[in-house]
Amino acid sequence: MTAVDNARAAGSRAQAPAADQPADRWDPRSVQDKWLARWDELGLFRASDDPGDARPRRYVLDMFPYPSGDLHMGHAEAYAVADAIARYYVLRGYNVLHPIGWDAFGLPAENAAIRGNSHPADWTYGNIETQAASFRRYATSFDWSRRLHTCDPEYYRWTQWLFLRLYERGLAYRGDGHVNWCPKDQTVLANEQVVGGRCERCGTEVIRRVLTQWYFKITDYADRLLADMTPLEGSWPDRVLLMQRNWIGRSEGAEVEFAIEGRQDPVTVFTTRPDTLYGATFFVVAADSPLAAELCVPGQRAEFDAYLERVRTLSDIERQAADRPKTGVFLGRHAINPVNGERIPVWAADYVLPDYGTGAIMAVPAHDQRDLDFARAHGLPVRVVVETGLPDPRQTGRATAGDGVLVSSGPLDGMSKADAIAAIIKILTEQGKGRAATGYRLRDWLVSRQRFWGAPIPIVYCDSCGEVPVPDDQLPVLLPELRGADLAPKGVSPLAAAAEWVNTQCPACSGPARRDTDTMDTFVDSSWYFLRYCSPHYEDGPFDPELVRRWCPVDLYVGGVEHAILHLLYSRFVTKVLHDMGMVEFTEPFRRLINQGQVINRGRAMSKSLGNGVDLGEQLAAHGVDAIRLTMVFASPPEDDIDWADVRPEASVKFLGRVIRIAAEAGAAVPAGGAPAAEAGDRRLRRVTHRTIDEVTRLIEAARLNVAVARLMELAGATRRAIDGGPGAGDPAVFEAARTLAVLLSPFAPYTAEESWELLGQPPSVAQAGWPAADPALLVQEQVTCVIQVNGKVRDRIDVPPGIGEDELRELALAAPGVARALGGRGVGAVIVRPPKLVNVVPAP
RNA sequence: GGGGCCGUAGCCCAAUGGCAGAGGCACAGGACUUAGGAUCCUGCCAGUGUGGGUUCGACUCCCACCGGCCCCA
Repeated sequence: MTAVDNARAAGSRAQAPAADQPADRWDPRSVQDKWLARWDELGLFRASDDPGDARPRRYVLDMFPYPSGDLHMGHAEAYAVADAIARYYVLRGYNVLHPIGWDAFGLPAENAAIRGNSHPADWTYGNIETQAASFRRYATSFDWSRRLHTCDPEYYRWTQWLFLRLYERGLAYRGDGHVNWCPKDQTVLANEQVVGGRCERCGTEVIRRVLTQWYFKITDYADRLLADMTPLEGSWPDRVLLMQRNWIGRSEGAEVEFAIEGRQDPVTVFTTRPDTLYGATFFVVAADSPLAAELCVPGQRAEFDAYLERVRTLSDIERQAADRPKTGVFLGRHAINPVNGERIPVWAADYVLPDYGTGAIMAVPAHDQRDLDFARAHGLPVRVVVETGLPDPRQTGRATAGDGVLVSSGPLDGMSKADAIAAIIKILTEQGKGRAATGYRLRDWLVSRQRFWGAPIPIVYCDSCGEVPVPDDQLPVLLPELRGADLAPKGVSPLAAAAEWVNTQCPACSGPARRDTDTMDTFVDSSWYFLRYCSPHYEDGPFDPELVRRWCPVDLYVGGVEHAILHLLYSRFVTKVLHDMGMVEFTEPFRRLINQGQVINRGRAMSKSLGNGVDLGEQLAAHGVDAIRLTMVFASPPEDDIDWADVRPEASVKFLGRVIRIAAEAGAAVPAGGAPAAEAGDRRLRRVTHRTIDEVTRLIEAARLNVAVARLMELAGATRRAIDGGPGAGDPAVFEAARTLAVLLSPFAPYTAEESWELLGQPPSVAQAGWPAADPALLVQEQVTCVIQVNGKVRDRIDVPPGIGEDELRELALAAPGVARALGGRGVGAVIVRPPKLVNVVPAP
């Protein structure tokens, strides 16, 4: 039985195609089961850990999925891209590590468990099995033996181990802070998980709360996270690097100490514009900071308390909106400007955030828009200290933030912004009232979550010993058995209610102690999983250092741009920590990054509310795996979105059919003694074949998969013409072309390629066929068409040998009839000669 | 408001500063055929968002504007 479905034979019964009888529509679905079974027998795609394996290694990684139901269209695109590249390297003879696993902790499982009165593991592992089956059918070339799930105790044991290492190094600490609280999920969120003031997961407006939580000190690594991005330029998308840089938000400036009347210690502020210090006309502290409450004089207390009450009801969205009125209250006190001794009023306001910098700022209304808005709202003075040439902010209401000449600034007068910054820092430093400082937007990583389905934080609290880390040999700290309503959000972690679990023995003194009841942010789980794949069953540590040394860093990482900040930043941070611990040699985990685009429909992201969802299962059932994979890579460059309304999987089906028919006809025409040497074949077709090998190779290396597929379509077209109107199906060049087509197509459409391979009489599997090498002799053209321009316009063209010299080409070009015609009697001025493809004749003036 | 990316045919997309078109869709016509929604072939449409600049030559580099998207406010 073969693959070609003959519609004439009623239904989908397959029938052998004959070379003289064109086959009907190919159904790529017809061979899927057959090859799935054979592939299993062949055991392809197992990465070799054998140190004696001399093949070069490649680590190709997809961002692992979250098991929310079955795979969807977005997965289909991402995994089609990475799988094509992984299969390409296998064919090139590399020892390829292409693993799969699941990011399996997280809230949806917990919510499902509450709804279904079950355990989150039931939902999680059920979905994982569904997705695993879909992945297998999708013909992904994973090494299934390395499969991992972050919710397995064997995995989260090492996530906890990682926490303890950070703890030992002072990089995990417990602190009070204004945290982002999602009222719906009843848990805190990392800064990175708050998008536009809303919970990244559920879209609920986030509120602020003060809580004691665990943090990872990622800010210690801010400079290294910035600096180590430079070598990634060109290998990571520019926008991802830009987003990370913006997120870290390094800014140069100064700390300035302001004495406060009636307070012992001065208050330090950070500013990027110390040059404008003479223009500071008031001082603002965050209304909800402890400092504001402290500084408020009794006479203003009532007004302040009322204001604070209002601020606390505001969400971050409302609070940070740029165009809302600037509210605040005078605290009845004054600060002293350190450079001129001026008394300036201290206000509390909500436009200053309590945990940014020191929660206090010097306000320079002339040169900062928000300060100016505030000054105008409350009748505070505005003093211009930088003459920018723009209209006076007092008149226009627009602050002048640019460069200019310093005025009304004592010793700084006449200086430029840059000179003034240097000068004032020197002055402040000498007087001990300030210093150069670097500010970061990046905050420490808040990792505590008041939820159940995560890795428990391996810390216990003992009345006599305090905070005690769980010893390594007692890991993992297993989750207790909770299910259904036990998991419902109640503001504290569900773990807190599991008394038997919470109450434990102090590892230090054996006295009674309590476990930390929070679990870790799931981004901790995913910050190191790529290391675990190198040795997923290793029991003496999170990974076998020798295997990590061999496989890592990841050569190619493929995933959505939605992880441009969170996951990638955390993974980079953890890698650097492990490097500092001497556990890995490298400092960056991912050599090259590709962000595949989204699959959208009719111009919008797919969503239930829009009713524009496209079901992957239905698409696969309708068109087959190969056609969907091919459509995904052919539709656009990998990084662009694909609008499903713009693509036709039927077109892919049609192309796959052309390939199969070519293979069938070429295979049937092979003489009994086997295929003759390609050298004897039609030279024109051979040139096309070898040029295609050369180009497709380069295009896949450059991840330009859509263009690579277009080249394969060209080769199919040329082969078809050679069969029908050229030397015929029996020509050795046709066999060579068909064979090449099968191999080059196999990274994109494995089933069809395998079937073609078989029709050509080749032994399975095409995945073991090896990548063909282009014959350089066939890449050289005998004649090249040279374009002859006059004044940049094409006026003639001549055929020349590719190696033609400049002088010879100039002569030939000037003799071309089209040139004389276009010159119309004018003399020849300059002649630009670019052998062998172009000559441009510029007429004399 | 600041920063960044992108505008090529009816549509999706190609084009080391060198002939604007590789590939696909859609459409039209033809061949084959009892038939065609199969297959094969052929054709069709833009001068590259707009306006400047650099250059012998600009889709490509620079500036401004328009439109769309992303990040940060």
